[in-house]
Amino acid sequence: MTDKKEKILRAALELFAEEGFKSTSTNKIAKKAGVSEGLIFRHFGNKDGLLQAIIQEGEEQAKVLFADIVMESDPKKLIEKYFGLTDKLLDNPEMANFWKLQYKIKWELEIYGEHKMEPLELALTNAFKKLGYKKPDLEARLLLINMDGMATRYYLQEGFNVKEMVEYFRNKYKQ
Amino acid sequence: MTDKKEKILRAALELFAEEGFKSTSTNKIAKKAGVSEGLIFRHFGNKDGLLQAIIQEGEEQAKVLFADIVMESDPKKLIEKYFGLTDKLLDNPEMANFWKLQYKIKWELEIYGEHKMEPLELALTNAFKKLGYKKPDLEARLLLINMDGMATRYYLQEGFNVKEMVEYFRNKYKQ
Amino acid sequence: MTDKKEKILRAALELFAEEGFKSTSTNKIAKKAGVSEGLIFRHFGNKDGLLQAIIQEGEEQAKVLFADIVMESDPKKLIEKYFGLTDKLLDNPEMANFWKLQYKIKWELEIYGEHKMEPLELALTNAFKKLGYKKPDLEARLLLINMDGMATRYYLQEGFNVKEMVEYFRNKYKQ
Amino acid sequence: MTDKKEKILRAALELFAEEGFKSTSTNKIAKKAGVSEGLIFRHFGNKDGLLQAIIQEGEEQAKVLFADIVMESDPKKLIEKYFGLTDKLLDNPEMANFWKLQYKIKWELEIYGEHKMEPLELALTNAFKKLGYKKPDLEARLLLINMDGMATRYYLQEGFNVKEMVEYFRNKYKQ
DNA sequence: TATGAATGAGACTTCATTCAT
DNA sequence: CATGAATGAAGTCTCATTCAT
Repeated sequence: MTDKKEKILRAALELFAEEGFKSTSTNKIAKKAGVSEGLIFRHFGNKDGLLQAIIQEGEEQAKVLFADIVMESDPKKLIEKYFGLTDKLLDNPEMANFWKLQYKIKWELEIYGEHKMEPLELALTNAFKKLGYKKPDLEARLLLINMDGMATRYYLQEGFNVKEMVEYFRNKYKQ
Repeated sequence: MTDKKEKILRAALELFAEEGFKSTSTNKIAKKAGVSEGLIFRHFGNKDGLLQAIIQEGEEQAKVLFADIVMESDPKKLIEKYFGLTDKLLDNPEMANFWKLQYKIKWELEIYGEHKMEPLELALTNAFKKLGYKKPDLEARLLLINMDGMATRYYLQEGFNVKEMVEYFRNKYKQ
Repeated sequence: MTDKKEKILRAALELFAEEGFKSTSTNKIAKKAGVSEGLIFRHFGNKDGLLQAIIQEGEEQAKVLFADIVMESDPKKLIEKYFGLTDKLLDNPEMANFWKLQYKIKWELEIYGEHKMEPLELALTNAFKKLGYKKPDLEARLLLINMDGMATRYYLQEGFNVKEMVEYFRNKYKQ
Repeated sequence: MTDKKEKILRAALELFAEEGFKSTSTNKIAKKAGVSEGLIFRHFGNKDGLLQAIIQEGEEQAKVLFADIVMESDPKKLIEKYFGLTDKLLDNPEMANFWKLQYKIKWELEIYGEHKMEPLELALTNAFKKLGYKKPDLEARLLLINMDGMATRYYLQEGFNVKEMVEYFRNKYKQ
């Protein structure tokens, strides 16, 4: 990957996450990346191609991130690790941007992309089963749904205290 | 309110909720409403004005809806009523559209609009306090966050079974 | 002439003189006049008709103004009266507006309307002839041309001291 | 400057001078220039930017034109050169258009732009001082005011004989 | 006489995309 | 690989004018 291609990807990620896909013009991206507008099309074909490239890159990072959780065999520890995700996401700004983008395009383009979360959901289901929950699948899904809610607040509600909220929620699973 | 003004509002609500604010052209709205494009601007000044008008209308409906919950003095019943919201929202398609729009523009325009939910949050906090929760404010917020998560799934994940999920979550507060 | 028709004329004169003919919308005129937009068209047919009506009204006032000068038989006094015009124009704001409009539309619509000034030019020519000027017609025209120049400055150059300038010019014809 | 950018400037100058700024649509300019409408905005940002570009170009030409007059140290010759301006302006059609535009926008947008004439006014003032005029500043201004008047006639009154008029006026300063 | 809702043509502008260099 | 001039379709918005009431 050339230097300029990288710069385009980074600029586009930031702008899409900040202002949305439709609202970000290729011109703006080019300017932010310090690159000619035509180059975007040379590298990615069209604006959609650029978006796809960003998503793909992010997914690979996500896989790595999830792998550690999914591989955990101890149910208590697995759930702990799941809650640990939040910290990891918040500490890495590039990651934070990527997840914001995920949600933005979820709503803008109406693609939920559940397959990405499937392994995580299965792992959690299994953990809850081991812990004797009656409806482990629903419990697992509840956790993920909650994460969507937290994300909504974190990204959109100014002054929202995520850490406190996550802590409170996490404690419910600690006994 | 004239007949055509109403038609514009309805058409715009549907289109904004379906395709987003930016992606919906005034031309499309006019065609769907069976009206000249200029009329939109005569009545609402500009596209933003149209959005504001839709939001305002919806908020008035929301107030009525929330009033019944907020006024409830019995904590158990209040929480029950809160969960009952879901059914009400899902049964009225106009309402469902309005809430979808709320979330869409939350993400598209990055306005959270927390003030709308404040009375509900306070009422829930008070209910949990009466029931002896140690951190009633966090518990209340958790419920609302959950609603954001449910909404995300309901509107975006095809085939998501809301009723089952809500039922499962609601049961946690029934004992 | 009805009250509302008058109001339209006055509002339009002011706006046309301030912002130009094309740049003034009938909507703005209606608002300033406190009248429905449709009424403008009922009374004047179309926007051009409104302009014509304003011009006609002003011309009648101009005729009265010029008559006193043109009828003067003493050449020195006639020239004095000509320079006295300036004071009269400056003291009456409605008149000032009308003349500003005259110049504005001269440039906007490229109609000079020389016929309006013809009697004045002839009278001045005759006066200069009596005074023994070799080219009285050119001298007369020079005076009028100068008036155009003064008007340009008076209406467009902020802080321009007309009275001083007119005084200086007038003195050239006093010996 | 690309070929097409030039063509836009030339077409716009002609149209603005002929029909005024507001009355000339960008569509018309594009067609006259044989160019897509969008290109205007790529090069000049917006319609105002286009106007500014035209004005700036013209001012640079004006500076050159004025320099020769302003640098003259002999007062008689300086005044002669000032009157010689007229011929120069009339002979170059591009220049004539530019000055017409100047007057048009003076009236349409109400910007006098006196700074442009200041050096000329100062030079004339100085010349008249040398020649022993009692109020050289007013005399200088009178000359410029006259020029505004001449321009008004030249551009707007069909059949107006400028050369004759200028000749007559100029002779007043020859003895 | 008077209103104001409604229209349709056309204004300015944005933008993804193409292409010669 | 890289640029940036150029395009054309589509977008938001303005405005003179019409018409039912």
